[in-house]
Amino acid sequence: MSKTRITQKMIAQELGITTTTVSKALKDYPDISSTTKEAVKALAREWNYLPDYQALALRNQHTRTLGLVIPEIVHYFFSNVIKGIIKSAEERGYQLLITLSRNSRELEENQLNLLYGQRVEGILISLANETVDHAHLMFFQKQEVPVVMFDKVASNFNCKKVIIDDERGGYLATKHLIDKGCKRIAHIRGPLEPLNSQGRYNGYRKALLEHGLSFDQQLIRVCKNVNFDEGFNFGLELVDQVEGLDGIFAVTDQVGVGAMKAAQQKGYHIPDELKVIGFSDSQIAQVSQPALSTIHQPGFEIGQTAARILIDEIEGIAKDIESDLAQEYVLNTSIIERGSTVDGQ
Amino acid sequence: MSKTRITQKMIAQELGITTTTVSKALKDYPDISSTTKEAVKALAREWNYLPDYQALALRNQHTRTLGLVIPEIVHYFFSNVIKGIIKSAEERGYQLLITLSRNSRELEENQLNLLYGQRVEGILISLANETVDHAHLMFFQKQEVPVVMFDKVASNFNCKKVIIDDERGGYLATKHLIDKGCKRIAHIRGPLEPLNSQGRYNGYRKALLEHGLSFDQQLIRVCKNVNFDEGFNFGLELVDQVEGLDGIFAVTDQVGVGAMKAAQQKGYHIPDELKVIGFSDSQIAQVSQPALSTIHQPGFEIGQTAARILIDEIEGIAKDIESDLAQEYVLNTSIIERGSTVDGQ
DNA sequence: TACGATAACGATAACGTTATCGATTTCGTA
DNA sequence: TACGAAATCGATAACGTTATCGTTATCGTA
Repeated sequence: MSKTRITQKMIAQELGITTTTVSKALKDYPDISSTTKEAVKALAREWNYLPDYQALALRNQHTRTLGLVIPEIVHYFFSNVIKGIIKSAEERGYQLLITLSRNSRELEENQLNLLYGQRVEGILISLANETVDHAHLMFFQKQEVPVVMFDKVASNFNCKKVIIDDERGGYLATKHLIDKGCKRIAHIRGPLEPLNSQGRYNGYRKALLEHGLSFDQQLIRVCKNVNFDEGFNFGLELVDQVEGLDGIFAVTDQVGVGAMKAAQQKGYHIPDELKVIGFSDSQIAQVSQPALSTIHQPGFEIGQTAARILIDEIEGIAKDIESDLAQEYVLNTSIIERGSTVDGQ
Repeated sequence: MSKTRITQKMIAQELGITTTTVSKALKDYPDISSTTKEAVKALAREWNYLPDYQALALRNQHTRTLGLVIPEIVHYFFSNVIKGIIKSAEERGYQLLITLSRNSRELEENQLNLLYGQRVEGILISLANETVDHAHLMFFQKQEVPVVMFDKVASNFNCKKVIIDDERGGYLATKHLIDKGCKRIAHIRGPLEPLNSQGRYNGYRKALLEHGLSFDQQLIRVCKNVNFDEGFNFGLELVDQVEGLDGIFAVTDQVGVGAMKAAQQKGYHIPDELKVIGFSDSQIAQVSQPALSTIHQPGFEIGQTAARILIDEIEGIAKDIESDLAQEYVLNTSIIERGSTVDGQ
């Protein structure tokens, strides 16, 4: 029928009343007669009237929109995070604008500016690897737009953070290998900067120390891209260069499966001769042969929690807004034992 | 510093001029003196002025925002599609609102209405499995908001569509099995309604016919949820019930790996005794043991293309807008041969 | 000196919506 | 009959921005 958007004005003209009355009728104000209300509502239905949130945002000064900035989307973990965010957002009537930083500090800032222009009421962000300063985020806080960080967070920025206990995860993974009898355990770690890889690395060292195993720098490899190929190459290196190697803890499942495949290619039997454990519980860990033991990283819950506390803050529900103690929400990790470390699984 | 959003009005007040002049100065209108321009720009920079896109949208009647509706996000394919969409959108200066239908027709309609309220200028949609009628989408077309479908498309809805040639993909997969010597090939197909599974199924039948193999209903299984577990269960069924089974073509990689694992558990050697091929080229296919042969489905390109032609249509660049011939954009699939069908890979 | 041309800026309206207040009508009751 | 209360509706302004048109000031030229 109509080719243009239906507005309250059109309904008002058709019925010979004003937009004020239309607005009130649609919102069931008590000072509108039921006759008028029904006429307005009937016509609104017939013409498929839908409110213009853009205009409402301008008028009410809130958009009910959240902005999300993540490094990448093609990633099982981030997909799950997004799903969790959308769930919380939907429940509270918020929408989500998704942008990618591609791990570039510059692009990250651009995306944040765009989101600010869209008047998002809060920011959810997992930092780019490059990002070390946070002027672009400070700006949001000055404007009283709350920021919640998750996964890749900054220790020197004052906002709520949703993370997992990477150190505990790294500890659990390493301890599991030790419990299964490993004596010489390598760690293929992530880049030096991100807190995640630092945490996992620290957990690894802690577990070694606590169980009387000495730390050896030769057992450490540092990833740049953190992918399958790097895991494969470091796997080849390790089995070649390290005598008595009987365990590998990899910073992610991709890297872990890569390393495992390399060892298998070199004739190692997993888990008899070498045990491997990853981190994240991605799909890839379920279907490798043998399936990869790993640390479960609850992406969905992280997203859900992050969005929930962000909306709480937006709506002023947050109670501990001043309390530094409540700034970090640490979600539980757990170990998943599979064939790469346990026989007969 | 400031706790409230900086507007042109504030800059105008500070400088003792009007918002009109501020607006013109920022946009380099010729009728503003360079003195004024510089003063305005300097203050705008100092105060971190950023335009309010919400207000601009109201004023200019366009939001430069696209709406996306997909059934699920935790899916390697859709993640890639989104990445492609974001790339095209970014290049043309558009933003993206992402919503999930969770394969429910009702939720799909709700999300579309929300997007309409946000005044998106175009819709990208992969239909929910449930969706058979399209009244909710007709509405957008009546409002002259262009719709582009991808992946899960409807044959009886007149809009541009970006798809892969599922029938050709199914044909390629099946022919590959035949070429490798398979005589009795089962097909674990998707649900009956979606065009994708229909296409793959038809390709399967076509390949059988063309190569002198008879079609046998006993070799067909129909998935409901299209996941690993279903693949596993149907895999068990098939190796138990079908005599002489030597090939399985699965509608997705998840299902394919499931079936393969079931067969392996029953003692079958892959690919010697049984060859399995999947569809989509997901991550899971790369890391299964053996790696799964599959049909490459270019998610990134699909997203990129869909967003590009949608924006073309929005901006009136589309040339063949009347031509039914140009309504379907069919992207190429290709076969990826791996260890599940070829020895020594 | 006076005229028109040009330069520089401002007033207004409009996008769609709604809170606030003001205006009008209707009705019951004294 | 008249008064006030209640019921019903409308005018206005505002959110931030900018296109359109109008206004004023400045200058060169005849």
